[in-house]
Amino acid sequence: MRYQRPKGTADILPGTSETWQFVEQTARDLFARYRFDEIRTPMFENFEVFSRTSGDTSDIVTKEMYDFKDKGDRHLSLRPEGTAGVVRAFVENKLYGPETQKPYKVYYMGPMFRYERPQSGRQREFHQIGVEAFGSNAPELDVEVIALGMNLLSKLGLKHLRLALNTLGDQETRAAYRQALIDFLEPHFDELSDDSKVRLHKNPLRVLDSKDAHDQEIVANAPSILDFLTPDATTHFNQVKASLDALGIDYDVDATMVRGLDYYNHTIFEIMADSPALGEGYTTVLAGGRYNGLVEELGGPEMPGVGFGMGVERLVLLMQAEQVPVPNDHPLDVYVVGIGDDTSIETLKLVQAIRRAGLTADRDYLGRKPKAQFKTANRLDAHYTLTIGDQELANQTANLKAMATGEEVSVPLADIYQDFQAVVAQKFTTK
RNA sequence: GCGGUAUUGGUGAAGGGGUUAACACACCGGAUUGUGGUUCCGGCACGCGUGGGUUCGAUUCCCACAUACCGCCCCA
Repeated sequence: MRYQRPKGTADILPGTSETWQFVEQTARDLFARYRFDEIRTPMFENFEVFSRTSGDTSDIVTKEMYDFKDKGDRHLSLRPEGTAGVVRAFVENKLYGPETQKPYKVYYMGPMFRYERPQSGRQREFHQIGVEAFGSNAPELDVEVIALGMNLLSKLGLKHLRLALNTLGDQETRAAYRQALIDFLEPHFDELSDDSKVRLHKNPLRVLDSKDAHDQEIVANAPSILDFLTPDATTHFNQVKASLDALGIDYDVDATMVRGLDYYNHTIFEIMADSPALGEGYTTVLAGGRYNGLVEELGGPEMPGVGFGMGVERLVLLMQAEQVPVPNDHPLDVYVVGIGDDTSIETLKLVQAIRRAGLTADRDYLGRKPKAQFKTANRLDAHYTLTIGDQELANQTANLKAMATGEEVSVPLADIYQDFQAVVAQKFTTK
């Protein structure tokens, strides 16, 4: 094995790529219905685009960035997530201007990169499909984004979904809560896990998320952020909940839920799926929230935003685990069997004629015997075979056979070249 | 970045310091001349992840590295 793919990357081969195409197509169709348009931004950006937006102390920035200096000594980074690049593009192209309709709604899909230890559903190069909507503070827009996420996952055949909802409030809320949390946790400092000791002052919210059993016991009695919401934040959150109720979307409020990226505020949510494919318990497959202030952070005007990102690898694993059927878009209509060395050119012309007629066609290129070619046609589940040998070549005919019934008829080549579909319709009225 | 487990052909895998590395599936070929299933016959590991070491001799023992999977961290 001379070369192998870089650690944490994957080859998506035929057999699986159909699932990816199905996911992407389903997403595009659904996004169009919600009136989101596609935006394509670079796979790498200036390092600062991510470090400014994700938070200098976030794990993504401190240890997971694929950053490098290029030959012009520019400090670049492969995108670890989709939002920052979209916001940068939004600002750089002045899409906040009055000539664009608000909210400005876009979606993206593509590879993301994080330098971390690979596991199931976690790679160094992975893919996300996400949406962003800029320019409105309406809680109903948060809910539209959430509904879109739920809608997408259910269209893709996932069941056992759980929507977890929380709010981080506004600046004032966060500052007050942060202090309250520190005040609460400090008396327990010695009891905390080593990880949480570090987190306490760096990012106390993270302690809430600790997997350590003892940490969780302590945290169970911690104050809830919901008790520190400002009136505005409370109103926003209540309206989000009311709108979800109105749409009949179930959710669980999880006051301890936090985000890995620092730019979120107000509504945050995760859609989780329960499947052994991704280990024990629920795993997040789609997550997002509101990020008011991010546009300003990257040099734009004050302009709110809300969006989500979905992990395609995780999604595909879940779909495979739940055996979601993926439609086969290109069944084989006709396999052309050529017998003898002299038929190869005619065979080539025939497959081309059939393709021109709008059907799918294939043939043998290994000079194999008729029996082997029929075996192949059978295995490929061809609807018809079209057989031509020296005899037929001399007569300018070919034998068209319906594989399901075994019925075979002789057809003039001229008819095939003129209108293959008509030949099939005429000879096999039922099929 | 830390810890654990694993690494044999296209695939699933058995084996174990010593001539030809089971078995199954898949694939290819054949069973009288140009037709799909079944059956039968035959073929199919540059040699056991890579590089060192121990040994008369290693794929089998030891070390390092690589990769995968699991847990932690974190996250989609």
